[in-house]
Amino acid sequence: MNIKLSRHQWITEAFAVLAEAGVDGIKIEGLAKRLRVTKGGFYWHFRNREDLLLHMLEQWRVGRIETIHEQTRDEDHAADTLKYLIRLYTDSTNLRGNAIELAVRDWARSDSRAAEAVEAVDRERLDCVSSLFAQLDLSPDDAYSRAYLFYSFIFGQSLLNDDSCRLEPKKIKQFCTRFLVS
Amino acid sequence: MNIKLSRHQWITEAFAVLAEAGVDGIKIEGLAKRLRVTKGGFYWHFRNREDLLLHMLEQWRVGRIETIHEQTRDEDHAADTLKYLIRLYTDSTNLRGNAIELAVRDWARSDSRAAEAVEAVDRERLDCVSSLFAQLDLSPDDAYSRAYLFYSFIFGQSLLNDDSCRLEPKKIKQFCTRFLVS
DNA sequence: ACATCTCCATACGTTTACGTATAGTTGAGT
DNA sequence: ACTCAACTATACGTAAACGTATGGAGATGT
Repeated sequence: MNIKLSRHQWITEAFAVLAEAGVDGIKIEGLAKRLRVTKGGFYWHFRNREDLLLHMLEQWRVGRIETIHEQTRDEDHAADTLKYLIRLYTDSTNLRGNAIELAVRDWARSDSRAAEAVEAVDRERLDCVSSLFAQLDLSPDDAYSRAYLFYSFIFGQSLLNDDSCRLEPKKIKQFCTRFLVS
Repeated sequence: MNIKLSRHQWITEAFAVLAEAGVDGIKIEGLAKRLRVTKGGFYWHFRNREDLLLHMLEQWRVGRIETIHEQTRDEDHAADTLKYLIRLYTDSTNLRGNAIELAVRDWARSDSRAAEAVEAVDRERLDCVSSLFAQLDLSPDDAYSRAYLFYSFIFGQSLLNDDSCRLEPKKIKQFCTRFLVS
């Protein structure tokens, strides 16, 4: 019996592999095996591997931009929103999300289209978060710089393994939150 | 005429490729081509590809640990040293260094030995930098947390493309430096 | 019942990369 | 000049992965 898969299921599985092994880990036959089919179906949905990657990139771009808009809509409680965002992105339940984020950025280092997507997303995120910081009585430039530091922390933190720390990660993150949002 | 290469030259070239294309970009025949020889010589110096990678990892580990010790030796001018470190790592002339750093971290996500090396290096770095912060009248825990934030910034900043910023990168980095070291 | 659309299986050709085997070349010491 | 160690060239076998071609199975509408 044949299992029919949608284009979307291929993309979803590809994101799973992206998180686990990076772009270079995305192999068509590998995906097919995970989905319990052969690669015949893949070439029905996509022209080739490149085609899949471009669709992933586009989905990532719009998804991330949509998400940040939703997450920063409430400008009346800027400080709380910022703290919430930090908790969200530094949480250990977000490992998969962080992995995808890093994998896409790694991809961007050797692919101009990925770099473009990352740039667009970062631009949007910096804008959204800086306008939150602007609610905390900061000058526009300071707010923007603080947003930059905010995101550097978010990304950088995901590169630092908790096991490298001599202090409880929880304590460290509380400190960083207080330090960044105040 | 034959060009004789040392083991070290192969490793050096491999680091160049690592910076440009990540671990998966390191191909033996590719290296040989860049070095203007064939792969015959590679297998004289290394048992196999894995062997090369392990040697690279080891060189990276000891090199990075040595470097951070040198860079943080002067504890009498902690604030200046910290500012200097930020300038060093956020400088646009350090793109290659950042690329290697990120590539190794990416590698660590799917290789336990790489993860081990990264962990050891991070541990050392956090210790060194936190003892600098401790000179600035911070409690041990606060100093350690600040060191964590410091490195998160360093790493995170290397993930954010300058082109994504609406403000001059120079200004932003000045702000971050003041904010982190004070 | 039949046609059609959607998706999958299979077989094939090609490229790329790994690793091995073996012969050859070069330079330094004697 | 001879030898040996250090290194390289070349040729080969194998595996993984891409992409193509073609046939077929299942569901759906008429």
